[in-house]
Amino acid sequence: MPELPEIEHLKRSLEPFLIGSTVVKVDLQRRDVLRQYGRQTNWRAYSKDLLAGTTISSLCRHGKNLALVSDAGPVLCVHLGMSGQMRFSPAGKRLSETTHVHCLWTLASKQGNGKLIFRDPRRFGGLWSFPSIQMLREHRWSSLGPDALAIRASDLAARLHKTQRPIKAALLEQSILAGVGNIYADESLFRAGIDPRSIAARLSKDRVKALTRAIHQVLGAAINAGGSTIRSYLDGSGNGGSFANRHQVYGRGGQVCLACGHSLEQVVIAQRTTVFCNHCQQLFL
DNA sequence: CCGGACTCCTGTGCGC
DNA sequence: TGCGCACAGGAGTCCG
Repeated sequence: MPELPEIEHLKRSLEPFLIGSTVVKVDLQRRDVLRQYGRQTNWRAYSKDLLAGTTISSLCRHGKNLALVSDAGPVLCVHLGMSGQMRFSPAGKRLSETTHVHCLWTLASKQGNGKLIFRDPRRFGGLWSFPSIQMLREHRWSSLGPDALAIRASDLAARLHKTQRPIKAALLEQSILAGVGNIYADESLFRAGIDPRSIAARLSKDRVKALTRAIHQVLGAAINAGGSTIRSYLDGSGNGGSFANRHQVYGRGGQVCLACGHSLEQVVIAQRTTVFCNHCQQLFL
């Protein structure tokens, strides 16, 4: 499932095709994937909200959110949820995926024309339109914590200090920290040597420092590897990532710990499967 | 206000 | 080999 590294890699893989491209045509196949800011239902205006007639000037990411910013002002915020994909395909080349395509953009640029699709079989994702990047930041991204790649240990410590929930649940909470999901929460906690059941507020400053470092390292390595291809994640050109090969704990419940050889534990925290090593990860209550 | 539980949805993979 | 069911989970919402 796409988390911060997958979105960052997607952003980088789409930028060469999208930046400077003009949106010639928009085809919204499923209306309910689009949420229009400040409107209940104005389907006549949806093509403008989907950037029709504008030129894409930049791509912007915060946590797992990706924004397409147009030169005319309007922005479109994409969230992939569990199974979402954004895929660009140059003109003449057929798109391999045709099912569950909810929105299709026809793009034109000096480099050549092409089509961009948003597909999302499970439909946990969606598209959010805003009149400007400022409005997106004020009305949607304001409820998110700092981006996980940029957060400082002192800031994370202050935020974790306020909750009595297990650290695993706190890391999944986007209002505390934006971008970490189930895979990288487990991987970061393993690398930091912290039991996921530990109470967030009980972690010392030094432990949070180690955790912050682990988060930055894990996310950075995953970005460089092109993300983790779990189930359906593919980048903007349809390529998978290789970081799944380097998962130490995620998806390895019952198998041996790669560090100590003990059997990895699997529990459920905040309704999410959680894998950890009882021997390598210390519990703080 | 906080934390826990439920809900949405469909492809995948396992057991019989 | 094929069928059917449990499971996967991001995040909004609701409830105690």
